[in-house]
Amino acid sequence: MPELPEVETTLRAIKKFQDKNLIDIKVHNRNLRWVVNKDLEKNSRNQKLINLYRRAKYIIFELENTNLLLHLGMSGNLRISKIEDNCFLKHDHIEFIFDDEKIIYNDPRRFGSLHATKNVNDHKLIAGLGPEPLSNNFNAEYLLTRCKKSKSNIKTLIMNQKNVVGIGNIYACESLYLSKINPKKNSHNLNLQECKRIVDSAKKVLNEAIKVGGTTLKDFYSADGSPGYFKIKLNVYGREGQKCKKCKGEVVKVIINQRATFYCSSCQS
DNA sequence: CGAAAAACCTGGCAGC
DNA sequence: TGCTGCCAGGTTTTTC
Repeated sequence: MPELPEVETTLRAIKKFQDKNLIDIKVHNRNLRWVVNKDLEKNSRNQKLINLYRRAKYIIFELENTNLLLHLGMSGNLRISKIEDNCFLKHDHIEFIFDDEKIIYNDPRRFGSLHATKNVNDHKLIAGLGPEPLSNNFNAEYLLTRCKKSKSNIKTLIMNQKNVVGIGNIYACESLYLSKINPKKNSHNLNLQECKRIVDSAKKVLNEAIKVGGTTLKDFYSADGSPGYFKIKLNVYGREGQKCKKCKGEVVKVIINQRATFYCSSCQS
């Protein structure tokens, strides 16, 4: 489910928990992407949630004595529920219990993760991450230097979280479509002007997706229960065999880096 | 070292 | 209906 817009949408839906007291955490299944540390609950309970924010695709709970790093993996989602509500669904793995409401983490594939750490920026999952795509640190000059250092194709490069965070398979395809760059193009051959197009396109696509609440592909729902509406705006993802909306060329599907990749065979050069 | 492939896991769906 | 195989939005680990 989640790339940056979906994580951002999820964050906004639970932002109201900031300044509340985290009474307790209940971990029903510790076997996520990594085993949840057995001391995590003990070190996190009965603390005020000082800040709640996002870095890359991580939702970060800043507590008084520690920070929780939550990643939704490929299939994770959060929902808000009343404390007294004991309606549990299959794959409900974690409950974050506050005064009158709780946040429930559900994740069928268990590719998500939960860590506690004193210093967020030093944590191994955070330390090596590239800039936020919507910040000024992600710009044409920066992208060009990354492209010149790499020998991989441009799609793989922008999906690599060391280069820029938050861009997953869908938004990589959509960003490259908007910038008219072929996803297979060797990053080494890109010039500054092309990098600018990619940067501008990525920001535009991500901002628009956030505005409408993320992409509903299978069943993405924000924590407040509303679906994402971005699907109707996808230009190439999942449109194999259909006509390009701009040039009437054909949208084709190829596999790049073991991931399905969609692009217009005519206007993306 | 960097790049490519495999791995983690479950559910849904197409095809037989 | 039921089985099999394939696919899925992420990211680390292993292999070449």
